[in-house]
Amino acid sequence: MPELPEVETIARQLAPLVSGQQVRRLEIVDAKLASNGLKLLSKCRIRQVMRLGKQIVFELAGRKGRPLWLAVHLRMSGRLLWVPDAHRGSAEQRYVRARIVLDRGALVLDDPRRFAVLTVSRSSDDIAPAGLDPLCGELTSRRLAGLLGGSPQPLKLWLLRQDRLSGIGNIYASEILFAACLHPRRAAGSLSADEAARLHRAVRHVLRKAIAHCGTTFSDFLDARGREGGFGRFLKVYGRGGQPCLSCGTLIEREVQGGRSTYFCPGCQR
DNA sequence: ACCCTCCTGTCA
DNA sequence: TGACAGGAGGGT
Repeated sequence: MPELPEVETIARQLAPLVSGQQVRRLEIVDAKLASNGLKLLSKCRIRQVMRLGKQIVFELAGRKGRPLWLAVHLRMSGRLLWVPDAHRGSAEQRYVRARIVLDRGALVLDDPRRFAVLTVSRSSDDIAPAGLDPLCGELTSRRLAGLLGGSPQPLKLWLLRQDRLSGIGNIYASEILFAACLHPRRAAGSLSADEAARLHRAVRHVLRKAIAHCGTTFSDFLDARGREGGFGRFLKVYGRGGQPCLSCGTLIEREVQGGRSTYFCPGCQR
């Protein structure tokens, strides 16, 4: 479910809410999530909250000031809710898989499909994604062109690769390619410098705008406060198969690539 | 690039 | 009942 903008939204919301608080205890409801490392979290203090790829990452201070990292990957259906002590037990907590109890409330992992993953590590290298962050300063148009390299992969599948750019998922891959006027089946390595520049602009523009609107709630994304994202009304192609393109009127097509839906406008994207 | 798997829920 | 769902890892 959550892609870069949704994860960024949650991380930004949580940072001021939980920074400085100590981990009182951990309640692992779903045994699947248990791991040795989780014990290390007890009594650690949260220093910072950030996003790495599609993960929400907590930087903590352990005993003797040793840093410790907790990464939460929500995968398809996970939510990470901040529930202050004042109001526990709300409607959006039907599938609680874990609780990280802090001084003044709890971080609640709610996840019907149980795909979410918790990772604890002593080094940030273990949780850092291999790919470049699409919004970081290093990603210039030239750098993107270099990454696209001689890849024969279709653009849509290339954008989903987390070892190239980290954070783009199924909704934004389609939206970005529409914004760049590029066909999802174009070979990644076949782009001209001009087309790579268009893709670069689209990646940054779409993701930034989605963050500004707190992400997309297509069916069930909720942010850390349990609210929906506002980017849904700006979606141009995702989920709009059979409907007219907002820019040229051609009917939006749905196609399956790598087992997942791709939406695009055959009129605008070539 | 394809298929399946991990899970559970929702919708046609 | 079957298709599909925002992710990712495995194996052909």
